[in-house]
Amino acid sequence: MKFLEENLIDHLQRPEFRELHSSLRLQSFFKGSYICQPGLGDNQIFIIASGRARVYLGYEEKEFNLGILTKGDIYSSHTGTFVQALETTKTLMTDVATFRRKMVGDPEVTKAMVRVLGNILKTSFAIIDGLAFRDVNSRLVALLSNEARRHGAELKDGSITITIDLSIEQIGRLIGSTRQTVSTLLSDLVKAGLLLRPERGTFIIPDLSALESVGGIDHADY
Amino acid sequence: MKFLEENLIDHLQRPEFRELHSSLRLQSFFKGSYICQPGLGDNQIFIIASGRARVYLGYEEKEFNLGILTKGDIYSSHTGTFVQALETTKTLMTDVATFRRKMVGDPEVTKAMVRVLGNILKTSFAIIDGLAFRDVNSRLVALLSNEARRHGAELKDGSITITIDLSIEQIGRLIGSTRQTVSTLLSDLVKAGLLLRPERGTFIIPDLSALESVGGIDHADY
DNA sequence: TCCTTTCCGTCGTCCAGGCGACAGTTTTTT
DNA sequence: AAAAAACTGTCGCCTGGACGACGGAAAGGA
Repeated sequence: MKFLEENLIDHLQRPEFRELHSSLRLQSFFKGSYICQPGLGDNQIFIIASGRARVYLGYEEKEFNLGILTKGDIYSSHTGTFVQALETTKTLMTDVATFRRKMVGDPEVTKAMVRVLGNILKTSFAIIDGLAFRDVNSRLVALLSNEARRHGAELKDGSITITIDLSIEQIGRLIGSTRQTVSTLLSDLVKAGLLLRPERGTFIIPDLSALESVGGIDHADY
Repeated sequence: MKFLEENLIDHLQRPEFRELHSSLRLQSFFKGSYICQPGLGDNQIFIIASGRARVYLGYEEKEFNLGILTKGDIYSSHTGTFVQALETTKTLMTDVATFRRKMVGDPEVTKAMVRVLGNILKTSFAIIDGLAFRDVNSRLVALLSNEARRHGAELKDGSITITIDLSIEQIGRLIGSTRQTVSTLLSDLVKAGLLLRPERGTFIIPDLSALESVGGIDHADY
């Protein structure tokens, strides 16, 4: 779903957008603060100028990550999702009316939207898949496997070290389960020799494909 | 997410698209046949020229409706979803390479994509919500309530009649459950006086809001 | 009209996994 | 370094709901 090479922010920087750019409001968010929350605020469209923000679907006790917005991504606040700044993040905000009037026709803008929506949609499908067809164990394994493939550090012996800076409880939320269950399942994986936990927050996976084969990962993203 | 009034098909009819239009392959599908299935075929982009098609996520035994494509909607076959013609449906097909070369820059095209993706995404969120936070009963009630609000016929006494031309088994699939459970739950609703079933396939809801309050519907779509 | 097929309701069984409880451990605060 | 707070592992209980089985009801053929 990546159609865009040029960055939307750079695109908007060009002289012909001077006037448009001026109708965008620059707004900063500190790490951890919310750019939008469902039900709050009034239907803004925003573009990430710098920083990173996490988009997630959240309810009482669970939350599902949908993706990360980075520079040049465009998103709307009336999607029923939370958007939380992962670091200091600057956005260009505008209201929907202005957006429709001035920006909808711009192919760079719509291309950015398609890219963002496509990514989030893909993640949503994976979440639905996980919830409807996989058990908790397999969702947990999927989470580990993904983390390993994306941010894992491979040692010489082929094992992969990953750092997950989350409590067990937070992991539970991420996969739609609970602290207790996740704790038990992790112990099981350790007992089965598929995982090591030298210290809190770090995991070592001796054999990734062995881990993945438990819980039948095809290898789809999660 | 509706930004587009003009129809994409009309748009492409215009003379300046003569050349582009010629690189699109017209293809017809009979009712019930598949325009695309996950894993099959090779990454086509298509536009619905006429007819209607159902997009759904499906695995072994369950399927989740994501939306209906109608004239002017554009979609891609590599999304991991099923697209099935609900009636005789004509599509304009092209491969991704051509699409990127000739169509990605067209704002009407990207606007159509944003519209379709936005709708499907919204539905996906509702499905995730249902699966993660609601029990089967509440998903069933949500299905009935939606059908009532969308296609229900209201009688003078305020009760609403809906026709669902699906077997109990199919309803079960739609909400990610089973025949037996749905059957039991429907009986329970009847016993509770919230539902009447004069004959197969038709339901009467004497008091929609009473029904909805069982299973805590806010009133979100499903 | 009888026969076959598909559909539907209901009961019993079983299990994944949520949840409370509690003890042990690590981290933070003062 | 002591106390408080937060995190973790484990056990046991309990429930929602999947699934098989089976008999009855509709619908469709021939």
